Amino acid sequence: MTGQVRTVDGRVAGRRGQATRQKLLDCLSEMLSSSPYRDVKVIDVARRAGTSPATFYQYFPDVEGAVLEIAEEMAKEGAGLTELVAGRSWVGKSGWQAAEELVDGFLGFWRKHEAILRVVDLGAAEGDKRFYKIRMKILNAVTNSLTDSVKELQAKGKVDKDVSPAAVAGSLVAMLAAVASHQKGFQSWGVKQAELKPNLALLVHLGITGKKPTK
Amino acid sequence: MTGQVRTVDGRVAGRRGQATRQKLLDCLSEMLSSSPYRDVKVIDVARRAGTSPATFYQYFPDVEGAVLEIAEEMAKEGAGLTELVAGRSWVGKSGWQAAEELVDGFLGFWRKHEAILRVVDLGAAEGDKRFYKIRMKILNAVTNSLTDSVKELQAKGKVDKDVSPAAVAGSLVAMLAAVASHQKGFQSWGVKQAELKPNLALLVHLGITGKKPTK
DNA sequence: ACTTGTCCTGTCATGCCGTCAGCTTACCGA
DNA sequence: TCGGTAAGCTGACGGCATGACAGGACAAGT
Repeated sequence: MTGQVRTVDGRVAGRRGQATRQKLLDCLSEMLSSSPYRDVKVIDVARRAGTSPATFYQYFPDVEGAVLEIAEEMAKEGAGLTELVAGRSWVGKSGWQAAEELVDGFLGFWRKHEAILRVVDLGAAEGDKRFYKIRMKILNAVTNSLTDSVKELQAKGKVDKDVSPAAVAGSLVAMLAAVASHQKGFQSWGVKQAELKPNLALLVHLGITGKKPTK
Repeated sequence: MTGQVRTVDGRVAGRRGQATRQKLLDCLSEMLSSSPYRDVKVIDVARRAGTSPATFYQYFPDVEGAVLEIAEEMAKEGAGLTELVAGRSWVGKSGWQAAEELVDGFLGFWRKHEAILRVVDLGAAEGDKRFYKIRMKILNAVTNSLTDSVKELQAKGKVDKDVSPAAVAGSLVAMLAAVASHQKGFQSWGVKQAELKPNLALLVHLGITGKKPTK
């Protein structure tokens, strides 16, 4: 499928090569967590990995290229987010549970990959299709399932016909992503972590079903 | 209030100085719209403004510093967003209208300042307090008003007691900001611009009042 | 014309970028 | 055991952005 891992100049990477390559990616990840994206320099990553800048350029065209690798890896993991929504019932108590678990799982994932997702978000917002695609891959995992849920409720007449399932699902997912990115921001509104989640779940439930949850 | 405009080395800027300073800010704004934040260089901004890098450093410590100036300016304008919510009724048809106008006004503002808001969002997400404060200033304009609206409805018994007004208001505003930042993204879900707004308004209305709107 | 303070830029040391040639290391077949 | 071959790494280099400074250009008042 992916073929072998290759260096920029076309060589196939062996065991040792893949190891240093991975080490560079790991160090880049750490740097992204600790310093502003704009200030992450190739030389710093290389130094931290105990190697030289030239080695970095052997495996990646530039910092952005390496970031895309990390993001791609994360996106694979993100595919698992589908399970948070797929096949769930949005009726009655199980509906509330579905909303709660979706919020919890989503926020957890976003928090875990905070640093890299910041960069992906930026790239996507700037119109870079490569970042945009990765972002979509992750969000699709949830949005598509949610869209189906809304369509289903619509078919049963439980949700108004003039609601656009995709628009609602997409907006709710965007909300979750945004809140996750700025969780610290809510503390200054006087909102604590603990009370944030149930309120998000409430909004999700309201959005999907149009009704208040029965807890 | 703000005192006079000063250069980095403490001189007060005169008429001509302020003009070039402003020109640098304008050119920086344009650059932010056309190229990735990471690639915006002082030398490019200076060239575009028909001046030299040294001049840039006379007025700003670095690119980030100049970006903060632009953002601050925008934040002032953002204070006007309060009017989109303040003193609105969320009952009956006027409630639906309030939601629609809020969505419309908010998306318009975000779209107008797209480029700079991307950077502010990034800075805030990275934990930079200066960007964070600016972002808060803008969002507060809307969130505080919305929070009050929810509290009011709560006092009248129209909204459940266990809802956290601030959490709900903040989340909804975060949703609006996120959707605005990634409007293009929705097209790939097959969601058109036109249908996005009413669905957002629906979500806002549901979130604030807990009920479907009467149109 | 002269002074004063603002305004701009040439220049320079420093540091990162991105590339290349060349050296070292690992693997493998004879 | 011994080359042979390809992978792996780095020193070094030209190029460019950074950021600081000193000094020249300019406008305004006297």
